[in-house]
Amino acid sequence: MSEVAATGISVLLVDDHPIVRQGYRRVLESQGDLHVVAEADNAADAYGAFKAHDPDVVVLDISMPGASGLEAIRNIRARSPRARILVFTMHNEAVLVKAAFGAGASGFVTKSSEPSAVVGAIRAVARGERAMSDDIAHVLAEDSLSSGSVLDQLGEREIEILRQFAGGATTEQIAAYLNLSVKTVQNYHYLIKTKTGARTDAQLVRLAATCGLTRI
Amino acid sequence: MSEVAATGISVLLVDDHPIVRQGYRRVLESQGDLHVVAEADNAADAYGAFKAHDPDVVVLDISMPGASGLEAIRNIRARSPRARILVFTMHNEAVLVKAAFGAGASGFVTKSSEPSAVVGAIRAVARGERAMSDDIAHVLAEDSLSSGSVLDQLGEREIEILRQFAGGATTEQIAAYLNLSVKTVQNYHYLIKTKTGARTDAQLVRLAATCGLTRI
DNA sequence: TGCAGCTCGGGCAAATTTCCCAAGCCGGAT
DNA sequence: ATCCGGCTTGGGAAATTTGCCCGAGCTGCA
Repeated sequence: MSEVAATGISVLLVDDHPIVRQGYRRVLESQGDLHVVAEADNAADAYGAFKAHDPDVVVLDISMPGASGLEAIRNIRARSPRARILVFTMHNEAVLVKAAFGAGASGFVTKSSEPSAVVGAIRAVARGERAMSDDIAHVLAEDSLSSGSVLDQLGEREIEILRQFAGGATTEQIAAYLNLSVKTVQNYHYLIKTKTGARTDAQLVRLAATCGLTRI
Repeated sequence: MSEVAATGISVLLVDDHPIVRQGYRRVLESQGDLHVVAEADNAADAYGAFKAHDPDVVVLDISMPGASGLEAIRNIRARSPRARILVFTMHNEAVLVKAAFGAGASGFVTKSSEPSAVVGAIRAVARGERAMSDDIAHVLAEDSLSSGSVLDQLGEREIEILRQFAGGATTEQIAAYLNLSVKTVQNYHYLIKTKTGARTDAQLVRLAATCGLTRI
């Protein structure tokens, strides 16, 4: 089993959409050198699957119910520093990308990338290199020039909650989704408003939209 | 080439994520009776691809950059009323679902559905039936309590107040601006929410934005 | 070791939201 | 003419949320 590296790259797929996982699995396995050895549909299960299968690369979507995907990254990296994690998501906000790399990700690829680019990123990550898709590089480049966004003053959790909220989720839904008490979500809501200076929920939504946190 | 229908179901895949398309393609083709005859990565190209390949079913994600997926549905249906379109997306808001069916979709399935459910929906749609995943049925059922076509049901005053609110104005500001009591504005706020089915201020803002009531 | 910052939640008064209701007005139907 | 229905305007009261303060655990950093 430990000879997998000699015959190819073993992959753990983490995504909450079953059909998406199945699709990726087929795409990756058609490559010959990539083998999906396990799947997980939430962050909590991700580490268990990682431990059980010791894959060369973890490919995961960070937007999942339950614990945050960033949490999963930290979780895995904390116990297995040699783990290679490739974030694969539809989001392309600079804050998220930086948070992911900060949490220990080795790569960040958006779903709008060409399959060949994704596969290339997996191989690069497996070799221990850092990888990111062109659009992500572009976003990071833009961001590095113009710092000082309102989002910079917000913590990771605050941004996550703001995203959910601006997306139209109720306090209860957010609390359930993130496994927090309603009270905590309310407090974050308030905190975010004071930090950003928004007096109204509507202003908050507009703010989130202009920062690219949510699309309307 | 025109005998595809006799040997199975031809499918046009429309999704802006290349690897997602490729994944779906493999999942569908593994079914034996489903054949992906074309792909498109945006709403604008969808009709061209439809015309060129005349697929039995169009499977498309409505959340795409550029022209709306709803636009694509209308586009196709306007010129080819016999087209069968299955919306396949991660969104599950009632407004979207109703808009999709209103635009002429034959089915609506979320990406969190089991692959078997998705495949079943494609077959059902190909047979001319209407199809939707369980979660969508649930969302619509909830929503059917307060049906209606979103903005048309609002009066002049309600629309004016919604515009102000979505623009970021506070209740007091609106009341002062329109020479109304705060209480009246609050009541309108509530009325608008119930009429539109928005459960959250954020949803209200998004609604106003999508209706062109406010710019962000 | 200690400080700073993030995360998480309790508490509590003040404010807002949620509904229910009433009244005036106006246009259209009877 | 009259009545019905919908829009506009607001009161009232209960239920929730907000605004703000607080403490505790944790992590990173000096």
